[in-house]
This record gives sequence, structure tokens and C-alpha cells, in this order.
Amino acid sequence: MSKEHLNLPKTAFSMKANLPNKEPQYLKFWDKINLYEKLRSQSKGKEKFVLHDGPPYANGNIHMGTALNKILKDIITKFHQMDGKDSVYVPGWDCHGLPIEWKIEEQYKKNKKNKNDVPIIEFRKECRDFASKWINIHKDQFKRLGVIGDWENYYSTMSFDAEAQIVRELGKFLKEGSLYKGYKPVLWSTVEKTALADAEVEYQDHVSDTIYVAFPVKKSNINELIGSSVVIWTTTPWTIPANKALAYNQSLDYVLCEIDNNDILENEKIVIAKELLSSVAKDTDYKIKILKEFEGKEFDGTICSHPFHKIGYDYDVPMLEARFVTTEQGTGIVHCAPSHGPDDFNLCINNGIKAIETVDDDGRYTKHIPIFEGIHIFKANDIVIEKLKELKALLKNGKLTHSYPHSWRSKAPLVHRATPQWFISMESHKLRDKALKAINDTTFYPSKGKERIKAMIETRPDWCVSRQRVWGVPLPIFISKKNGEILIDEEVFENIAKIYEKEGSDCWFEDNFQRLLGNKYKAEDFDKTSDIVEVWFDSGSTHSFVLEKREDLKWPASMYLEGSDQHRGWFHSSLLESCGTRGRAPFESILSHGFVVDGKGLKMSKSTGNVIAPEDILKKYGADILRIWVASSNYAEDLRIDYSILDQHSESYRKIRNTFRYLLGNIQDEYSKVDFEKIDLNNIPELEKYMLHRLYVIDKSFNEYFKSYNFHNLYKELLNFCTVELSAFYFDIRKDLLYCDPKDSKKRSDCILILKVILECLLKWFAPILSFTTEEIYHLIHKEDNNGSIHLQKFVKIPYEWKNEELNSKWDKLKLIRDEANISIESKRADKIIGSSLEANIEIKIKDKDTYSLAEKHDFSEICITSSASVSNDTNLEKEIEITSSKAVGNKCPVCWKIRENICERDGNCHLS
RNA sequence: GGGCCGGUAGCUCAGUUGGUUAGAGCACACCCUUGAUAAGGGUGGGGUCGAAAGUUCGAGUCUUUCUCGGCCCA
Repeated sequence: MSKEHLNLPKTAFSMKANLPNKEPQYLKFWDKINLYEKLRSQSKGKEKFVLHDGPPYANGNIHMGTALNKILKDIITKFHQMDGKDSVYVPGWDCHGLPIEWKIEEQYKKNKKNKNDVPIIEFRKECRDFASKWINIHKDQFKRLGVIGDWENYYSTMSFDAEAQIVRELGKFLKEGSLYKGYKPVLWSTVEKTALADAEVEYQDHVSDTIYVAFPVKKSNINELIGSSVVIWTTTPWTIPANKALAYNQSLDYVLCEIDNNDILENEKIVIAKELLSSVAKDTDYKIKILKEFEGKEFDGTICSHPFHKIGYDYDVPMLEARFVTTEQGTGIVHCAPSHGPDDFNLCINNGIKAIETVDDDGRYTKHIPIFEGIHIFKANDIVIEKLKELKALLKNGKLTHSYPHSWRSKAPLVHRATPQWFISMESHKLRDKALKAINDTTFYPSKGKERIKAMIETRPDWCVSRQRVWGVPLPIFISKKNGEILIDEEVFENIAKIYEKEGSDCWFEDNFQRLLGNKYKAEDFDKTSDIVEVWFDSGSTHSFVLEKREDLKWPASMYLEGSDQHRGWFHSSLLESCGTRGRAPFESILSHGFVVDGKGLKMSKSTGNVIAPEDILKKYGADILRIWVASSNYAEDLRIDYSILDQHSESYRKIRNTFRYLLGNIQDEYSKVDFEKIDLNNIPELEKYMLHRLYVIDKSFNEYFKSYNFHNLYKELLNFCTVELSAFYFDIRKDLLYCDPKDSKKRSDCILILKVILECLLKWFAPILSFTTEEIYHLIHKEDNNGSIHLQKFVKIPYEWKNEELNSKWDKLKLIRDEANISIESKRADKIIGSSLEANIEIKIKDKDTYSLAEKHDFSEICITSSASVSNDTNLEKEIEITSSKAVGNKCPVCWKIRENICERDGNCHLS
């Protein structure tokens, strides 16, 4: 008997995947057939699923986080597409902003060029070119991951229509009146007369004046405090005139004390933190006696007077609870000048105290600072100290050398200074309430995202949308020279937008801005602001210039999908922008994923040396392995990755690949579509019927998992199906039939039919994840469909009739018997009595009558792959099942390799082929 | 420092309202097979569920503290 007479598997589907080399061919193919266009035209009129792309910043190569994000988006997009929707994905990029400006300035630095010598428009052009360059690089990197989208017509925040629409959006807030002018501290250089970004700051040692200042208590729930003074310590005496509040920590203990020299202060009793008592005593050289101890939380409701209350500073200075107050230095009570520190600003704004313009561009006190107006802040310390002494408010002064921010350019010390900024109010037009309601109307995956963003919206201050930079959309604000009022006229905003649509926003920076104003107003009557819009407003508006503007999309989006940091970023800004302008969220659902960390759960960083680049993975494993990693990881938590984890996934991939290979080999790559509805369930073997039931069950949970975006369980289900139910069970049992039966026997044909069914199911189930491999298989079995693609297919519809719970529970029992048989065979194998299971005969004894009557109808030599099997009933058994195996004696059939005493009916069966 | 989240076998993950001896796949070990062959099958070992305390007849599950890690804020 020669092997040619057997029906051995034969397929062109290689065992070795060679993904890194093969995948790029499919990228070219998708390009060639214009897959994206095909998908759109094919699904015209179908219900839309729009996953709106959160724009990555067009700067630097992609990293694992971006790869994860894009693959996850692609998997979801493909799932919905195959589910029968028109699932549209339009990628986008965020282009404006400081990091790009910074990159260009760095290049200037290298070339010894001065930024101030370069015209703004030229500088902006360089920024634009820089962003364009990275968009193109990103595009190729994202495509390589197998992501299908409208790469030709992507969106960007720097496109002319985007810049125009951003103006229109701001116009809506201006018109409504929720966009107002306020003040906020920024790091300011009085030398360069400009605000500096964090990246432009250098820290150097600096000698500062230090002062202990007493604030008389005016009102308190602790009676003993009346007539005492709360003492603060600061290294910036010049900010004392701008003081508006004091901060304490409710979890610290405080003391009321008496100091030995009662002539120096207005009040002889002082209040400081208990823990800092000795350091204050040492610092000031006073003897301090404790009169009373109390907890920080008792400060609640306490109001002090300003140390200058006698000379016109007669406002209340409330004591506010703040966690940033520590006992590292000072007195445990911190002086707050909302115009001169970010902590101070935030604490005060949350308590209804706004920052004002206390210091002008040159560094001189403004009219809001009585007595000191016109004095330069760098010369003010001595004057302030003198005044404090005079008014008996100074406990002690000294000097301190500490690390202090300086300008990287001029090396001059910087200050926090409140500058005019533009804010969107959270309250004036109920933006906070609208946003909170919108959160409730949104579905979150995972659900914990809801609480996270809710907590932020509940407590966030007004949204500052202005920045003192140049690479961005200019704030479309004109201020009347006559009365200082903002020009609010929709016609003007629309006029600007129309101009931007044609030529972009560069024209804002031209000296003559008459044409921006149109004919209605005269340029000479107005000042033009020089601020740009902060980039979160840009990206928060993408819904308006992408979702609303494009015919192929819909508003609101079906889903926004980003890393969990975007609860404060894009989810947040999009929510506010849309609630402010349209009263609802621009998304129906939000899916947030965790961060990529290394195999130990630590964040990736260059210094730790645990960074893995997507490029390395693509080269070594291929995109499909990376896609498996995405699908199999639980995105609700952080996602671990290292080479051992990838090795493991690539092992699983091989298992899946070989499952396909078995299917393809046995149908000899000759696939024909099976009409699921037409399978005659009463006319196929029970095992095949059982497999159809299994397909039904898997499909059901597949759909449940997909609908809840539970991919790691979905993937696990599919992988287990391949491993446990197919490879180790069904395929193993059916090898005998497939290899040894006549090619056209009824039973074998039935099996082949089921293999085709399984192939189609698996191929489609895996397609959104294994985008390349499933395409390879699709083309192997659809040679007629040259320009087709697996990604143009729909998921299978499994007939309800395939469901057969009764059969399922029956086979659960039969499988238990099979397990027992394997254990019995294994013991004989260990004793070297038998090798392969076909060398065994098994004798099955069953205690339970019902189980016996169920089992006796089956050929266990087939189920257990042995040469023979007997089944008998023995109610006297101790165990439920008892199986003895023995070495089969006789002749090995050259065809089916079963060992029989008689000649096997398959021996010499020459009509096999 | 604060807010939110998490820590279950080497790895990826299950573990319903607290209820038998905590599961699966992969990996690993050993064996078989050589007709899915750089494949396939079988058997098996492996976990003080991050730590401690508490509530309870009973805790992976509830409470508190601690610890490690992540994101955001400061």
C-alpha cells in the first residue's frame, strides 16, 4: 500500500509564516485594489459606525502606545465593518503647539539663528513643514500595522478648513458670552518681557530674601485665636502686597503660642504648625511658649487681616484648606497670591478669588497695588520688608540660597506673574452641568472611565484657552481702543473663517488687519490680540471640522478611543467644546485603554532601557503578532510587553496557523462556499453535528464579547477552540476518516463539508485581528476573486438549528470517558507496553446505566483513536468508569494502521483515491 | 502629597450576589508519534490569590492598614 492511495493533506499554505516579509505585499495589494474605497462603496447606505480618531501629535516616531491605540481602533473598525455596518475610519493629526515650536527653535539654536530675527510667518511655515513631514512618516508607520483608513483624505488641525472652523467655534463662545478675559500666573521674564514655557526654564541657585510675616486673625471658630496672628514664611517678599489668602493643611496639628518679645508684632500671640515650632524658634531667635494645640481642620472659617490693613489693604484674607501645604519648610501656613503662583491661583480660583493684574509687563506694580504702584518688583523686597517692620508685622527676615527658575536665554530670574488670559467659564452658561449630564449619557468601556472624567469635570476651574505663542490658531479677538470692549460680531468671525479657509491663519499676523474686520469696522479703532488658541481647543474641535463637515462621517461619533490619560486630554476638551457649542458630547461612547509597560509592569523609559519599539517587533515578528498582543491583552489595565510575552503569542499564532493549515490541507485548497442553511442536520454523523453546535456556541460568545469590546476573552475563546476542540479533539479523531476513507465516501464528504464550514467561520472570526494572515488564506481559497479581500466579507450567520444542548451534554460525558481512556493508555505507555494509541485496545466499563446506554451506541475506537474498544455495563463498579487498556495483537493494517487479528476491511482497498 | 485604578501559576487571562480541593490556554517536564512533521497527540508538575489584621460558621471575593506598580493632578 503506497501513500499515494491515501488522502493526505496538501496545501500551498506554508507552515512558516514569514510575516515580516509577507505582510508588506498585502499592504501593496490593499493599496492596489483601493480597499478603503471598496469598503465605502460596498457599504453605502448601511448604518454608520464612526470611530473618530484622536489626533496624535505630528512629532517623533510612533511608540508602543500609539501602535496599541491604532491597532485597537483598527480591530474595532473591522469588527463593525464585518458586522454589516459602514464602519468609517478617518485618521487625523494634531499639529499646532509648543513642542513643534520648540523643535524649530532648537534648530535655530544649532544654526546660531535668532528667533526674533525671523518673521512670524516664516517661522510658522517651518512649523507647518515640520508637522507635514511627520504626518507622512506616521502614515507609513500606521499603515504597516495593518490599519485600514482614509489615509488619502486624513484630517489635521492645521488644515485651512480646520483653522477656519476653530475660529467659528471660538466665535460661538464669544457670542454666548462665556469666553471672558481674566488673569492667570505664567512664568514671566521681566527682561525679555515675555512668558516662558516650562521647556525654556533653567533652574539655578539664587539668593532670596526670606521673611516671617504675621497676619492678624480677625474672625475664627477658635475663640483663643482672636487677637493672635497667623505667621507665614516666604522667599518672595514682593508678593505680599498681592496676598489674597492663607493656606493650611487640615491634617496637620497647629499651636497657638506666645513669643518673648511682644514689641515686635502687633499681636503677641502667634499661630504656626506644631511640627515646625522648633525650627521657627531657632530661625527667629525667639523663645516660644505653647498656649494651645489644635487640629488644622479647626481653622475652617478663619479670616485674617492683611499685614498692611492699616494702610489701605483692608480686605479679608481667608484661610483655605490646601494639600500642598507641608512641614518641609516655613510655618505650615502658606501665603497665597493668586497672581503669583500656580498653586495659589488654583486654590484661590476654587474658592472664588480671581487673580488680577498686579504687575505689568516690565515688572512694575500696577494701580491694583496701592502705595507700591510703579515700583519694580525686583527692587520691592527691601521696601516691603521695611513696611512690614514699620507696621509690626515682620517677625524676622533673612537670606536663603535655593534653586530658582531662570530664563534659558537671558539667564534672568523669572517670576510667576498674572497676565491677561482668555477663559471659558464653567459656570456662566452652565457648561459644567451640561458636561456632567453628557457624561451620564455616554457609555464607557471600561465603566470606571466615567467616574474618572466626572471627578475632573466636577472640580476643574475655568478653561484657559489662550497661549502666548505663535504656532497655532490666533484668538480672533479685537479690542476697542475706545472703551476696551471685545468686538463680538458673527459677521466678523465668519469673514475671518472664510479668509482662513482660503489661505490659512497666517494672515492674522500681517500688520494691516482691515480685511479681517471686513467693511463694517475700521482697523484703526481696534487692537488685535496676539495670543493663540491652546492646542486642546484645536483638538477638542475636531468633531466640528471632521465629523460634522464630512459627508462620509456622522455627528456625534459612535466612539472615541484613546489612552486613559485622555480623560484629562482629548475626551475632556472635546466634551467641553461640544457641550459649550452644541449642548451634548460629540461621542456616544468612550473606550479608554491603559498604558504599555514592560514585562514587570514598569513604565518604559530610555534610562531604564526597557523600551521596545513597534518597528523592532514588526521586523522580528510581524504585525499580526503585534495585533495578537493587542487583542489578547486586557486594555482596561496597563498592558505588559516584552520579548518573552511576544514569543508566547507567536507560539499561539503558530497553533492558529497550523489549524488553518490542517483545514486547507484536507480540502486540498479547494474551497467552495457552503450554504449553512442547507446542511441537512439529520443526515450527517453525530460528531459533525456536535461540531456545528460548538460553532454555534462559539459564535454566540464571540458576538457577546465583541459587543462589549472584550477582545482578550474573545481571542482566548477562539484560541482555545483551535487548540482544545479542533486540534486535540475533532481533527485528531477525523484523521483516520480523512486519510483512509475513499475520497468520496459519504462520511468523509460530510466531514469535508464541516471542515469548510469551520474554515469559513475561523477565517472571518480572526480577520479583524489577524488582518494579514486571513488575507493570505482568503486569496488561497478564492483564486477567482483576484481583487477581493477578506476585509470585504461579513461575519458568518450561524443557523439557530445548529444549537443542540442535548447533544452537547451528551458529548461532555463521552469526552470524560475519552479522558479516562487516555489516562489508562498513558499508564501502559509509561510501562513501555504500547506506543501510539493505535497500539491499544480498550475495555470500557460503565457503572451508570444511562451513561452506558449513551456510550454503547458509539465506536470508542474512533473517539479514542485505538485499534478496538468495547463498552460494557457493570453496576458493581467502585468508580463511575473503569477503563483497561491492553496491547493490541494482530497485524497492522497498512492503510489505517489499526492492529487487527483479522484482515482490516481497509487493507488493499485500492479504490481509495 | 491627593484623586482614580490595579497586583490570581513562568506568561496571557477566567473566577457570578462571600460557599466543596482556586480554573483555562500557552510555556515547562516526561512520554508517544513520524500520514498536520521546524507539525501533531498524551500525561504531569506548578498558586500561603502582593502583605498583615479584621468581619464571618466560611474570604481570591467584604473592611482597614501597609507595600509595589500605572495614569492624572499637585
